[in-house]
Amino acid sequence: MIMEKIKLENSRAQMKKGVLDFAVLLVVSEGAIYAPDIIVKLKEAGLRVVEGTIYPLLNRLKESEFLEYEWKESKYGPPRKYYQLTSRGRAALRELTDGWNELSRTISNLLKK
Amino acid sequence: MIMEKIKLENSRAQMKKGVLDFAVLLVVSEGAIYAPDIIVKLKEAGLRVVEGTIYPLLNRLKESEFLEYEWKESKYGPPRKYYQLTSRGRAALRELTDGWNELSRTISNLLKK
DNA sequence: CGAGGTATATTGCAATGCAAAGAACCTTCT
DNA sequence: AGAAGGTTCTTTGCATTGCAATATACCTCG
Repeated sequence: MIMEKIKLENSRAQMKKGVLDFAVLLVVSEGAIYAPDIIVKLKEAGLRVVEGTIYPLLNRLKESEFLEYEWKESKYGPPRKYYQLTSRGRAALRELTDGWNELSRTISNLLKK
Repeated sequence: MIMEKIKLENSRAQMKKGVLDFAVLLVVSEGAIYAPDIIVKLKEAGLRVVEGTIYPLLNRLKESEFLEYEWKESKYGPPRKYYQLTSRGRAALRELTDGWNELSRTISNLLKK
């Protein structure tokens, strides 16, 4: 039987994993932006995210019509997909903000004992 | 190609998922307790958790030596496993509390713009 | 053209929540 | 004793998703 031990770094990573959709929508809500800059912004905020995570996630967010993108040319390489929120995306961001606030309350409830 | 749309309820659930280890350790830190009561406490705090989630999680936490248990008889059914924190568990709880505080700061960083 | 940098995408794996089903133990009622 | 129903713990199979690694394509410069 498989019975993996829990690694603490994994648990902390799991916490971050849970808020990634939310964090990406927050970053994009500040203005049109392309993937490598999203990664930089998240890192500045304290979230380490890599390409293999962000591209599938952006595709899911686009498929869900929370994000849309426009190609823009670059002086430094191939064209970039600049993402921005759709109106559905803004609604989702409000929902997820509520979810975050609920979760904060939940943990506060458990911590204050 | 598989390209699932993101469901908002799932995203909110994902957030909660990320803190489950932490939440369970917090509940157990209040005193020896068995699984169905852990579920109740989490529900009171705002986290919906079911058996198929909690039992494997408790087993992982025990395997990781964060929790230990004693069998206790019950008047209402089969004996129960009462879990409590080990010293490793208390250390893990401090680590995860730090992780939670970091995550709160991260989201604050992103929200305040 | 070749080298090196930039941008996006894909594959395979690992972790884990959960629905559903099952197993084992207990009390109560008939 | 047997049946019914509740309680407790376990297991199986599936879906989701982060990530390392790899691939693909485009761009500029020499």
